[in-house]
Amino acid sequence: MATILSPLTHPVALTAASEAGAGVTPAFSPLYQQIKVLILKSLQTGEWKPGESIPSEMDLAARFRVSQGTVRKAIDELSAENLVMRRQGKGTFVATHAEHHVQYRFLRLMPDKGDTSSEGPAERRIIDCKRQRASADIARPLTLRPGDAVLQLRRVLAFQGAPTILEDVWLPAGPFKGLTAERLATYHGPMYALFETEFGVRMVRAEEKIRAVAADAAAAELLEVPVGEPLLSVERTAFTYNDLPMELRRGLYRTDTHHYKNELS
Amino acid sequence: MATILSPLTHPVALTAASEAGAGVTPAFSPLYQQIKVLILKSLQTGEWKPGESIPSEMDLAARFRVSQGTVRKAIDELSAENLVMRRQGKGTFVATHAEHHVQYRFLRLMPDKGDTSSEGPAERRIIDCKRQRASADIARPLTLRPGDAVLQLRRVLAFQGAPTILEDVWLPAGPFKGLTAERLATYHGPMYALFETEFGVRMVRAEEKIRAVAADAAAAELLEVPVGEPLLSVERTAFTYNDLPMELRRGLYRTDTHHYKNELS
DNA sequence: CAGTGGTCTAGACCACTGG
DNA sequence: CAGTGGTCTAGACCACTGC
Repeated sequence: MATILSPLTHPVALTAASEAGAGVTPAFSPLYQQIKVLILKSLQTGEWKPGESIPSEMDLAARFRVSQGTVRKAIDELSAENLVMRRQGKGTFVATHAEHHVQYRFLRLMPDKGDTSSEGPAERRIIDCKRQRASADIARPLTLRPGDAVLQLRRVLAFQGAPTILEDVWLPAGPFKGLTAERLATYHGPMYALFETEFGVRMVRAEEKIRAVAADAAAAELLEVPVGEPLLSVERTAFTYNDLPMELRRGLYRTDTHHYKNELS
Repeated sequence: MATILSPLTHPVALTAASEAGAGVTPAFSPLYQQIKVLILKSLQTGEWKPGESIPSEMDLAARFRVSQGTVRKAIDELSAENLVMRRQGKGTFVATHAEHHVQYRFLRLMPDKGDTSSEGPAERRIIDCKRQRASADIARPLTLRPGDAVLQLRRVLAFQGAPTILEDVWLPAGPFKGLTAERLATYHGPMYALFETEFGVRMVRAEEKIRAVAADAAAAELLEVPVGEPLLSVERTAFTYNDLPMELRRGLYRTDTHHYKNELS
């Protein structure tokens, strides 16, 4: 049907696992999982960039020498993980943080009344942006060594004039070389969108640890609350492909007018 | 192949939508979605009970007069929503809160060190259990009218001797008629498991709103912290089938030794 | 070994998008 | 209208479980 493309990239079905070592793991991997890994690699290497479309299912099926159904199942999983987005009749697109309707994809803070859209865009104020050496505390979640160079950024987000979020962000200095307070201030759009376009770093997944803490003097001033006021502490580690941590973020949220929303199933 | 069962329950493929009214919605529903609804109905009515296996894919395919692949896709979605659980070689089982390895499925509080299992089971202390009339605050999330009868339950959960969670639970009195403090105290296992077995109410999904608050006198005493201590306020609405709210729960969590864990993607 | 869920294929047709 | 993703089928075979 379709002509054969990229003869070197097609997978070999392996029913038998590697038998090296004392491996007790069967390690059977179905074809569609292997295809998924191959597509993932192309996403990682930037063969298809955020926002762009990837080849059609038929094209990929031809390229990998498998049926359309198998490619489909691979893409199903990538779609479920929000790595790609399908649009019927148009194609499959690499997910991005830059689209308007998925902005602040990782932000779970909602206004108590109305929804995010009724609130308008957040006003952002950069407090600080400096290069420094990572303490052990910061280095570990980023899988760096203490003393490695990191960028630290502090900012306040306000909604309708009310300062609501105080965030400290730590980034490994290497991948984010050249990031400045100025660039951040002049950029309109989510921070993760800037990371994509300027540094080629796609945040794919994140983990958050949430606690209740009392506002210290610095936080109290910036968030305009009394010292000791309870605040939501949100510590986020964000990962790019391959579970590689690329950002550590410590946020303090005011929850007198907003709440953190979570869905369980 | 298989003989035809339940001739009355097979769906009619409807490509054309209902055209009544000013309906602008195409309302096209694929076959597998219709099958999913039918399976859902059987789950709801209790044709298959929590923990039991449902008929095999082949049997369901015969019953609904569709191919195995179509049934499979319907079950795929139910499985993704945690309504059923598949086990290769064994069958598909109705999900339950009673299994050991999925206990406390909705509890996101984790110890800072170690994991949930290293901590051992929670010690539970029932403070109070009474029948009363719902205030507007309580009635609305449960879609009751103010003044309707509800059961209120207050309890403390402790981990390794340290009181950590103070919870107030409100339940509609109707479906939970007969629930007593004594029954709760003598039951060993998750509360939601008791709801399943004794009252036939399966919690399927929940929403949580999280805030930071200061401990009041009552909470401070029960959780053994100073008055004013920041606590995590977790307000949960839990739903059974059909998005019917069946429980309102307001928890106060100590987060000095534990944290609320969330995964974003 | 039979029965279950899980994978894979090939082909047909449908719904949606854009030129 | 051609091209895309979405649905559905029928049949083959594989991996896993328990008897």
